[in-house]
Amino acid sequence: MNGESKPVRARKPRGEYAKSKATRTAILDCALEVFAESGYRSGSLREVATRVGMSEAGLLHHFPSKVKLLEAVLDHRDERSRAMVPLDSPDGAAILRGLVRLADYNASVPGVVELYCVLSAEATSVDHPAHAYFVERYALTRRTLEEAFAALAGEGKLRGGMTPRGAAIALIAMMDGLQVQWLLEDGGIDMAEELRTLFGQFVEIDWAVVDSPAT
Amino acid sequence: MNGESKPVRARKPRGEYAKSKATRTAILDCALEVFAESGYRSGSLREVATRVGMSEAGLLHHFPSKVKLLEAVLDHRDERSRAMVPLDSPDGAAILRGLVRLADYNASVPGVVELYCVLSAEATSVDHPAHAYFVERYALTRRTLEEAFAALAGEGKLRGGMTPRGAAIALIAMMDGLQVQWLLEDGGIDMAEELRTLFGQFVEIDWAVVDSPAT
DNA sequence: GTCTATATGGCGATAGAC
DNA sequence: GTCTATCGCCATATAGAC
Repeated sequence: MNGESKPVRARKPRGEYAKSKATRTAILDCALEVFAESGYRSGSLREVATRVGMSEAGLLHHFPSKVKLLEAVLDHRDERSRAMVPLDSPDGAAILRGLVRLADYNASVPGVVELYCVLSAEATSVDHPAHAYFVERYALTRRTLEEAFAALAGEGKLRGGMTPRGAAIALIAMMDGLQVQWLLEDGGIDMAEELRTLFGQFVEIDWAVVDSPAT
Repeated sequence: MNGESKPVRARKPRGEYAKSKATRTAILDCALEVFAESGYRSGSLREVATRVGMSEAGLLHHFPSKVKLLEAVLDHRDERSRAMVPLDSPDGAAILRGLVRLADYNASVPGVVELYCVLSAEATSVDHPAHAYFVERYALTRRTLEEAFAALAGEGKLRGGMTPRGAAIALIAMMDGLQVQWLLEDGGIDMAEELRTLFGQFVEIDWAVVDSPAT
């Protein structure tokens, strides 16, 4: 889209837009930290504002309420992790390799791990602002993985005794559970390695394949 | 200890002790509910007191601070679940059967599941009052299960590719992760059944054996 | 053992100046 | 776009009467 060679004049020629965007990003980064450390309910706007280096009122100018801020944080992070795993690929093995790759990447961003770990537990309450988000997210992930395992079963690569649905549930459970141990153990376990050995128990897969990145 | 046939006179002949104990138990039950629904940090003494049917000051007469109340709740629940799993048994298979039994029992007490799920995530923060509790609890559980799997490996019942340590980590992760899904799905998955099929993938075990209860 | 009253402080959000 | 000031509420914990 827009293949002209000459740069089009921006709609907002003033530098304020860029600055505002940078401020928003700074806020989202700090909010992620705070929600990760204390959860949504106990994390405070005051703490976020302090870390950003502005007042609470200033912060609320960019995100009109605490709930809106949470939604923005979740959206912000979703974009990044979606790019790591080819969830729409017909190749089941590629999806599994993507998940191991994601686990490896996650180990480099403990804040994000903590965020999802704490929020998914907190959001099991039906009255939590992110409850619907997590219910939908889990349902979608499980459905996608079930299809991936069904494809692998069609190729005769799923070991006896495992159903596609059971494998999908187990895989998600493992990823979540490993994160809790990893956080409590302060990185003392290797999430990606544990995932690989476990997957190897119920599916035949060649880990050496390198998938082309989705970008 | 104390084998006399005649009942010994109680140290506190008055009925107040029994009443006080009942009050303590009522408080602990309500506190478990509140901490399960909102976590420790967001759960309030006010809410606990309301559910018990007494004032905040009255509650604080029995538990002098919020932290002490949390510790009492955790201790209270630990006794019950310890009785379900023969963690000190030399029979590895019996331990695994006990864990499946525990998962089945847990499905009947969603409040307890929620409590541990929410608290274990919240307590990954080093400054959380229950941080040390959970670190120790996980270390102990992993060590115990590692020994159980090592025993099974000695009998040639551990499938190739799984180490005792890897199996222990995977097992704990699965139990934790299944609870999150179970809570979010409102009981839509069968935790015990999922555990059984997963265990079957890396260990040879006869589920039909009924272990004698520890009582 | 339980209460009311209160101290002290953090919270989310708004109003309005600059 | 950012600030100060403020509102109204909820939190934990204590003091002291009954």
